Amino acid sequence: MSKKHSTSQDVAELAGVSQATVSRVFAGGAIVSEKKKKKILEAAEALGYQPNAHARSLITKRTRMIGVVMRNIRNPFYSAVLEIFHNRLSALGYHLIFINSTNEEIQEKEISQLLEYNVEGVIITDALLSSSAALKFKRSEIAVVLFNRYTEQAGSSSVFCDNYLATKQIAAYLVELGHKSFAFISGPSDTSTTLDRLKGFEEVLKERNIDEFMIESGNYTYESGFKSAQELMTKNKHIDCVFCGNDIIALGAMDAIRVIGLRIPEDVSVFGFDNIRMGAWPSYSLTTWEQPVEEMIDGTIEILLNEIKDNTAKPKTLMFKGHMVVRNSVKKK
Amino acid sequence: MSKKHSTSQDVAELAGVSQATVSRVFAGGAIVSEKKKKKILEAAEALGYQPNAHARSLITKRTRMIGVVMRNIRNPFYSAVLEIFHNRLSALGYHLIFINSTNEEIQEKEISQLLEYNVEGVIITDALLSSSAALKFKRSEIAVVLFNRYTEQAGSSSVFCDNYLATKQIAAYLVELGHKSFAFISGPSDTSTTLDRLKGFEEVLKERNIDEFMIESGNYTYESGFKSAQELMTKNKHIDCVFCGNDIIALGAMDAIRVIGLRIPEDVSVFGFDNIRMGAWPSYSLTTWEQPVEEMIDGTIEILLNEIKDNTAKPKTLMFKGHMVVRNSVKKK
DNA sequence: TAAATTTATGAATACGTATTCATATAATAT
DNA sequence: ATATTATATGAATACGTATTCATAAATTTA
Repeated sequence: MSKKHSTSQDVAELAGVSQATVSRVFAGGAIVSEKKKKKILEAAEALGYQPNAHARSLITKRTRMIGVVMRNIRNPFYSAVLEIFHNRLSALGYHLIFINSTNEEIQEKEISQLLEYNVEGVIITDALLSSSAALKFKRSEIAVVLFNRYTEQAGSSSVFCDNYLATKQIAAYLVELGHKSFAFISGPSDTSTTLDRLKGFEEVLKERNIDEFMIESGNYTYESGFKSAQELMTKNKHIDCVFCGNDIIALGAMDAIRVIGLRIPEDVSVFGFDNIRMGAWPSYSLTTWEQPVEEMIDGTIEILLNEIKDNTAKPKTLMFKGHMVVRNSVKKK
Repeated sequence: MSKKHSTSQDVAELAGVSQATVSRVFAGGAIVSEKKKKKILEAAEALGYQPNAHARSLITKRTRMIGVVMRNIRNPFYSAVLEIFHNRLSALGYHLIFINSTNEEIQEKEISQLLEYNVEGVIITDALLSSSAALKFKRSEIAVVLFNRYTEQAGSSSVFCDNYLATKQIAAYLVELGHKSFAFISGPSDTSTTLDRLKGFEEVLKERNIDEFMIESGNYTYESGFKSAQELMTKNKHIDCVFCGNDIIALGAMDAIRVIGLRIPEDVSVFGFDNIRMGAWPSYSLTTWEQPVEEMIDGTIEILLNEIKDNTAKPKTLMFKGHMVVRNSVKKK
């Protein structure tokens, strides 16, 4: 029977070499004679040796760990995001510490966890970083990128879609199709995402002199979308177009509208945001705005890796445009 | 400006005590005078000190890390599972290393990652462990629990639903409602889950002398369910009942069936498995079998923690029953 | 008051690795 | 044949913490 964990020392003894030589084989990049190398690998195999990443990181100062802080993993948009982040980072030799945050702002406790484990970088999706939190990461020289959010303070990098521009285009499109009475079912009313989307939309409506505009805010879930739509539509029977803060809200809204007995898009048009796969399902066929997830993720990783390599790098902001995906939830002229 | 990471030594110097005393404060459970404790905490605060988890784990042999290997994170069932696992384990002071496996069997590389980081335990959802892989974990005394899968070899613990019994009840229910021509849209035909569900279903049909039974296997995704249903229904116009390997398949199947122009449940009944939230959405109102996720997760964690505490613990098997959730996708008498 | 115990602390060490430094051998150039 | 360089290896050390051991001070007991 072998010990719980064999160490490089154990391997060294079995192979008849020094611990240093074993380390050289596993750390790579050093010269070891073929003969000893073979012996060492055999010994390692026999003992089931695996280098200890913690001991290694103590020396190298590299943990090869990245923290992923995510809210709302139940939202298919973020499940997909997590999957893609994992696949990309894993291929690059990084490991993911997953943290499911429940708050709009990342918490002290979560930060501590990431600092203790000395992650090299942190990706924060759909949540904010207080300036004190940002400072903590900065002080520990941990790279941080916000995904799908941005901060005014410009302290940290962020990658997101230009929500303002997108919603302006969306609103213009919907107005031109002849809709008269609008509703916006949003996420939490204190998030930048929500505010930007609202701002762009509202501006266009004003420009076009449309003042029938109801707003109902909740959170980014199906249930919230369902409930909001139910309330809106029963109280305001004339609404003919509902713009939703994201796709999952839109699906909830569509179901609520149909339950009431209204048809989509004949009676009411529904527009989403994100372009999650479910929107393409024939039961919904949701017209929406696509966020170019893959490109956004690639951009996030590029910024993150760059900041890890060079901790003097200036915070970067990467803004994507996205584009409209027309299906059948919006009434055509 | 402070150094990249302050150490307990830095804190000790600033507070005018020894490193050992600092460690005693942060490790807890040791006696330190209130006066020095206060000084140390102040110094730590000033320096932004965080204990280094890697150095700590080197001494204590405890990493407080748990590996979660998951396939199919895009399946809402598993998104929910991940969220719950995270919330429970996080509350217990554990951190999650997330691994998105793409294979039916957990891979060498993934095992190495977990061994290198010295995780205390591993939860494997929806994937298998070869006996050689199981051996590796055993050798390193890493606790392993399979979630929603089991192994015949009885080498490792597992938690799952009694698929055989469940599908027997499901089949009996469907037959009694008068269905005559059945189809089973399954996941990969080489997984225990699929085989058990098929076995239970098939047995009952034989008992009741029903021989109209088509089988189409794919994988556990919406797209696969859609495609399978499309093929089945266009080729076999008489099928009046489709049992699906899981809910997400069922949703795909329902959409395909409706696209063809058939009504659910009037023309075709559809039955799912898992009881994901989406099944309750009015567009689907899927009749299904509920896996008691929360209890399964609690059971998994209990077994895991117990094996972590006592590595001589015998592998345990926890089998749940689950229950039928009747909605409107199955034709009533 | 002396002896015994408790409380509080620092010095020293171990955890498992990577890496520097020193050294010895082999290969090449002069 | 000698000087130089390249190759190969081990000894020693550092990373940042927890913990044992020793010891001094404070407290309790006899």
